[in-house]
Amino acid sequence: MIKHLQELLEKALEDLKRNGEFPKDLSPEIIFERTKSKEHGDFATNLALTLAKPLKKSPRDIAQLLTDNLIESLHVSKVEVAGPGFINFFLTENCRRQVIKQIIKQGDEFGDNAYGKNKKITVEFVSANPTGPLHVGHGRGAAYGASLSNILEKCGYNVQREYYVNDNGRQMDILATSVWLRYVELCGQPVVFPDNGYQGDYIVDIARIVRKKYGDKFLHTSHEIYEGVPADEKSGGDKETHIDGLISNTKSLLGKKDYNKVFQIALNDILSGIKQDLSKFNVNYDSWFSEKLLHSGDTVDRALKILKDNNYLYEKDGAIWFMATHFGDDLDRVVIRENGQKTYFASDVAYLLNKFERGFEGALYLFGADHHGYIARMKAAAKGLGINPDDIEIVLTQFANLIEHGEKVQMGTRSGKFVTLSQLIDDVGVDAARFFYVMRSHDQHLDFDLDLAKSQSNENPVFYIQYAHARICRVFEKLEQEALQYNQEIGLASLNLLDNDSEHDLTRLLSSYPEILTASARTRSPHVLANYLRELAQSFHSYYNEHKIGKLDDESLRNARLCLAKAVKVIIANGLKMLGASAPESMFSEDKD
RNA sequence: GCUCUCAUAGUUUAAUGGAUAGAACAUCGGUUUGCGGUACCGACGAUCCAAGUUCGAUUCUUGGUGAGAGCACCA
Repeated sequence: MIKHLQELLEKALEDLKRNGEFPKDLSPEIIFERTKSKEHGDFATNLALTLAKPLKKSPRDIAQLLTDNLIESLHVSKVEVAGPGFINFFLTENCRRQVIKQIIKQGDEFGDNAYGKNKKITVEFVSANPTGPLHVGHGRGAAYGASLSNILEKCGYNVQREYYVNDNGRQMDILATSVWLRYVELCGQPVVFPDNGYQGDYIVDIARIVRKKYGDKFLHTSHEIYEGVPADEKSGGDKETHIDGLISNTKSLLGKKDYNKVFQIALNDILSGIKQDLSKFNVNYDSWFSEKLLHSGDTVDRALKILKDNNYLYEKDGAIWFMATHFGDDLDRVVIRENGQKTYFASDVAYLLNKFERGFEGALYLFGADHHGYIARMKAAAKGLGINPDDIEIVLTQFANLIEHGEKVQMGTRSGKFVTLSQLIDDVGVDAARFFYVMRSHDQHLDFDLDLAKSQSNENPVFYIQYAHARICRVFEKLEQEALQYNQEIGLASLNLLDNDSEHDLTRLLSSYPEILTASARTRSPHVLANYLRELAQSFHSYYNEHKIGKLDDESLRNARLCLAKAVKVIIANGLKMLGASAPESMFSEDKD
């Protein structure tokens, strides 16, 4: 439709150029936007405002000239100049109502568009270290990433959802060592648990699994365990060197083979827990990418070689550095440490290379706000590798606070008091959790109100939207009791009867759905969709209250209204699905406690 | 100290550089016995401060103020 309007204006411009009103070399970009208020018609363009300066004429005069030279269109009922010089286009009612037919015909395919041009992209999100269960802090990234991926897919991107499993670094050694120490404890040998070890109870659970499988096979004396280990923080030493000493002893005491057994049990247990939690949260991945693969293959070496061949590496203090400052980063970054170990950043560079080697045309990274330092670093890495930095995009999500009884829920891994994602889902349900996490802009701090999420009232936006859906289902159900029928043919043929304000409003909202999707995709903002659904639900509730829909004797009007309701239902269901929430047929559920 | 993100009604917040800054909650006042009142309608009420760019700024630039975060041969 926008295209059609552009053509109309294009023609008017040509005519004005031909009769000398406008200079011949004028070829402005014609931008149409959907109007915010219906008094301004359906679409508006600011063309006259942008032409004011080059033409040295008042915007209103230009707008008037343009409208006077417009040719008639079947779809346009009225064109007017308004405000400072906007040209507002009013579509014919007939044209507006076509969307209802379209929605009913296309169902969940309505809104599909080619905005993304089938670009093959990888969306990486959550990627929490497999050293413990996911907590509510990861929830926002998970909900955001999953919803955004769905929207991008809808908008014509070829999306792969990926989770990067950091199964290679020192943190994993700390995990394995923590598990082993708990295991030693379980065998009856007392240990002083390190300050920097993983404190959670889940570590003991994993140790139990190890013991069940291997008995006391891995047991060693405390003399052996602590031999040559520097003092821990609580004994006045340094917790880092202390745990490094413990790791090193653990490795040599168990030997590579047995150490790996403990390591694998810990990794598998935690990773499968993470997978379970995410799947329970309706968050599904196409790929779980292991960091180890980068090392066991030659990707890390090749990535470093590329940097080296491009002369972006140098040696200092026995370490190998990447000249990140050359590409705008604050600091140069170490890729190989003095002790010969490759840094985590080296893996990141390799992973980036790997993504593009796998044929992705774009890499989208979704990070928490605490990772903002990564942006410059990753862009620098891309430049160093010869990858266009514009092909990688890093989006940050701000933190979420949990609010309970009006108070912020205090959390911290140290205090040991943190709410897991799984607990949250059990507490408020998947639908509310998914929706609440994305209903605010991702670059805005989010207050997650637990009480509101649990409440079953109109104050709860998820509930409110779902209720609109259930209400429509109920209307259709109720028809049978009234011995009335829904006849879609008659309804679609009678759409011209939808002529009151509420019906116009609803129709208008429905037709903006595809643009909501592309706007959502373009700005990486699922909350735009969330807000839209609320608005649509509100508009429907209002309509429902004012007008009868199903219980009508007039067959034509009844079916026309039912078609409208059905279209609303389709959109709500589609939208909720994309945000990872369900669209229930009824709000009364027997199995609810 | 340096860097990044954010700042809008009492509260939580929305707004591709555009028209009268849009909602929800709270507060106050209403709803013809109804296809589910788990709903609807109305009122009150806001762009942190100061310059600049622009025909036009909540939006862009600069400087303040305030909040959060990041600044390792850690992951």
